[in-house]
Amino acid sequence: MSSSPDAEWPIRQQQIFEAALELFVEQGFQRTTTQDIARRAKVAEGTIFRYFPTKRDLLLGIMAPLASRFFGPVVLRDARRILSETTYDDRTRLEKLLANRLSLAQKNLPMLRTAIWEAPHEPHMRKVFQETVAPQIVGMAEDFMNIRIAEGVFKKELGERTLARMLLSLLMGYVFFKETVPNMFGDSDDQQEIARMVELFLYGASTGADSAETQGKTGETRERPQETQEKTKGGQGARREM
Amino acid sequence: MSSSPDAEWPIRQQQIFEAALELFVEQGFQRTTTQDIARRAKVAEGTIFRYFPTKRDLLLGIMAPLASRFFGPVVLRDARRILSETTYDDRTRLEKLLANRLSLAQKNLPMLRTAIWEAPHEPHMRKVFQETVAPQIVGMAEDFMNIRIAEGVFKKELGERTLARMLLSLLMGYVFFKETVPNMFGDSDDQQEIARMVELFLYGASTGADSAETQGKTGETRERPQETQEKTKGGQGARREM
Amino acid sequence: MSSSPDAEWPIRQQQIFEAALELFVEQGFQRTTTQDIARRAKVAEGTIFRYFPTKRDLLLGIMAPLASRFFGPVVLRDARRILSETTYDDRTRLEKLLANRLSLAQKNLPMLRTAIWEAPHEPHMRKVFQETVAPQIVGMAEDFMNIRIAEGVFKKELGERTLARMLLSLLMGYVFFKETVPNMFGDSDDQQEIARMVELFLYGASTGADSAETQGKTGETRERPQETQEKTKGGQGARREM
Amino acid sequence: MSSSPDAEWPIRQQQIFEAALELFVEQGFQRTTTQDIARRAKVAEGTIFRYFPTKRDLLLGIMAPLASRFFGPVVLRDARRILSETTYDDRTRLEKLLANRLSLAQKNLPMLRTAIWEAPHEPHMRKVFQETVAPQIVGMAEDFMNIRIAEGVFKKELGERTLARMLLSLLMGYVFFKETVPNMFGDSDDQQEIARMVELFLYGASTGADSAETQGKTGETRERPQETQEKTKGGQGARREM
DNA sequence: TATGAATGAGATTTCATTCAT
DNA sequence: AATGAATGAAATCTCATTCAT
Repeated sequence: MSSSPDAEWPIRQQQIFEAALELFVEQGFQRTTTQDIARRAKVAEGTIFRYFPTKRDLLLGIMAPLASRFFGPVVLRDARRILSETTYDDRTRLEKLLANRLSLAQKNLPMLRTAIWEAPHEPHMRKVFQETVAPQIVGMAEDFMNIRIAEGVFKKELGERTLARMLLSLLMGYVFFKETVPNMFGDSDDQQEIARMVELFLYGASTGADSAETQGKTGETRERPQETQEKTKGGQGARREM
Repeated sequence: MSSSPDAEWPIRQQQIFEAALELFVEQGFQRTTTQDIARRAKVAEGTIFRYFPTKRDLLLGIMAPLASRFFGPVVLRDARRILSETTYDDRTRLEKLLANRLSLAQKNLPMLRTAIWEAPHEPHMRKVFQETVAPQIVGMAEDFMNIRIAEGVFKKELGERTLARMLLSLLMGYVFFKETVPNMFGDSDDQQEIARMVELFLYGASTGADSAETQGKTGETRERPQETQEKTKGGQGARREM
Repeated sequence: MSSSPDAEWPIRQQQIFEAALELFVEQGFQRTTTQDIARRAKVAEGTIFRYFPTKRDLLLGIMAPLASRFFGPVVLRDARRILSETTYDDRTRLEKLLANRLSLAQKNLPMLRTAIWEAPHEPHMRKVFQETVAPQIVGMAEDFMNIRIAEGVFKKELGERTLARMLLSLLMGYVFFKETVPNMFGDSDDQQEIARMVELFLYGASTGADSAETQGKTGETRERPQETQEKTKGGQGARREM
Repeated sequence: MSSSPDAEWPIRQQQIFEAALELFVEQGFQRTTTQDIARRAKVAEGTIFRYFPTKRDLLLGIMAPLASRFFGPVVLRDARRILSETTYDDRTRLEKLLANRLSLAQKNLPMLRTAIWEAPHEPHMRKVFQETVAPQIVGMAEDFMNIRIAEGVFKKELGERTLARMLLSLLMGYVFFKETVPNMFGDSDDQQEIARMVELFLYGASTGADSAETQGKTGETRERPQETQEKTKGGQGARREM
């Protein structure tokens, strides 16, 4: 899967799109002039408008491939399959999911960055993002969380939506810091970091060494899930380091 | 603490700045015209340039107050104090920290959003962000993580930088989703969500019910904490609310 | 009544409008560039757009003053008054009307020409022209014709609408030829030509010398007036040539 | 006689020309793009330029056929023949002339409209129009008027040029109103309207019922044609419907 | 000090024309 | 001969900035 938006597009259109995308990432949409794009794509300025009637269409051209690559039936089924492979444990499944999403994200980073960065100020993107992209991706994660909560494996009191959000936050934060502060996070080892995110997500930062008295007040809505948990042998409390 | 950048500024300048900030949030910096700003601030267009020689200066005017409010000595000391109050347990301290940062973030949301959103394409902002803001904020969290790791309370294998990043990711993700997909996360209860983030950060999503065999491969550096955990009695049940 | 479209307009706006109008007459709307207009009006190109958001608005700016000047209540009342002054005979009234309209037309010639010339291809103008301008002006003339027909003074078989159209055709044709073929009609004497148009309109070109057998078949609706004529003694039939 | 400009042209060229002409009528010359023309003619854009080196040549291509069709020796001779057929009375001859010109005009309406509409702003067309077309057509009518004036049949004081102009004005006005305000004049009956124009041209709108005292001041050159009329009993008044 | 009209450089967009296939 | 993609000059329009009042 190349980063070109549509393998069926004419070469010129691809050139232009790639050039635009590069520049949008470097400078943002508004700061990029059609002259910039023409120069980078090595075409005449007028040629741009043969393929993208307005400059804005170049931007919107990002959403379609993004949507299909991230949330197309194939990809979503893929994600669901990973999450439902009960032969693997949670850790493995989550690591696979994150690795899969991360590689997807990295392959499409220019489009993703542009889409996320322009979304707040580009009504169409905002709409697609709010109404299609976010619900789908969050929804998929929620489904998984729901199942694990029902099975008593994940804490009911964290809520499936919050769990979904937090998992995504970890992944997005990873990409964000790596991209935005490369001097601090630029050389992270993806595999290791994925393992760490999953470890934190599943079992937290705490070794357990110091935690007995400090646990137990996750908001007002807490429904005493601990009762169930109390029955559990080998519960989280066991996870102490020494 | 008002959201005006500098109490010493003349009223006119503050009006203009506030108006600009609002518009930068709504439309982005580039899409906002000086005419928009003048209208919103109810001043003449020319007046803007008496206080901010160029439009860009309006944008840069965000960085100074941001830096002082988030990373000024007072505020940083504040954060350090919270984290070092050993009379409280980790949960309480982290909740206080997140609550404090969240309220700070929410009070300064317009500036923060603008700074973060424009940073990638505004060299000066990028520089300040990479060289000052991020290191300070991450550094502070790192310090705390380091101490807790040294004390054996936090898992050494997660790394202090990664821990810092993940804590920040959870908070940033929370703000991001709330802001970006209000239809899904708009009515979150801040306090509850903070509690949940801290719960996840400290102890993870897992109840422990299903976890014995699923743990144990947090990257290559993993030091088998799980073995210890299995021995533990009580488990998560101990972490109850009151 | 000056040719400026609106005495209330700022000077700059008037300059621009006048310049545009001149150029529209000389070159047509499409051939006139905003640069041309700026140069002629001696303003910067950008200034045009402060007063007329788009170039097309300059064109549409023509319709409002035209409508009010030609078909505003005052002017229409004026025309109706002239036509209904029964102290004058038809010739005098028509001459006064034509003179009045002609002077009006000549004062507003640039706007009129532009409006008429652009109307077929400018949907808004076309609409105003078809739905407002033409019906009003034709309607007014029709009213007069109707009255005179009812009084038996004008030939019923010519129809009020046709009479109105023909009167207007004579006047428009006069202006058209004078403007378009100045080498043939440029130095016409307006007063004399008005008198001639009215003479023709009322009594035709014929001296009567040759007409008896030539009259009487104005279309199929004609009800054999010629029979009557034949009976007439000394009637028009007497005006024969030989 | 088809509306194609030259039967000798290759089919492709004719297609292109017809398409261009249609579009010039609908949108005007400037507003019509070569792309429009190519689409309508169902040829490639480049093909246009094989037959018409520039877009302007498409416009100028209108003049030659127009000139030959309206003012070519054959056609002019035709018109002169009609006017000089002394076996017919004036009414018949004028009706035949107008009917002939009108049908000619209607057959060539697209070219005619375009020519007239673009003439003021297209130097070459303007020149041809002023120096060839108008003089020829006006001249021919003038010749006829001159003869009839000399014969005492048409009023000398109206002047041959003015008479010619007024006859043409009536015809042009008819076409103009029918085309421009179809909601008012669209369904006119050509034959009837021609009869009415000729009736008005020869004998005027007046029935004569009210006319004795109202006639008599057609400019300074007036030679009292009214005297004849005054003698008339019944006169034109006889031509009334009831 | 404040104003807001005026500016003009620069952005986007159009379209007649060319040219490789 | 025909095509239609590519061109780039020229058009319309935007907007940060200046400046006379």
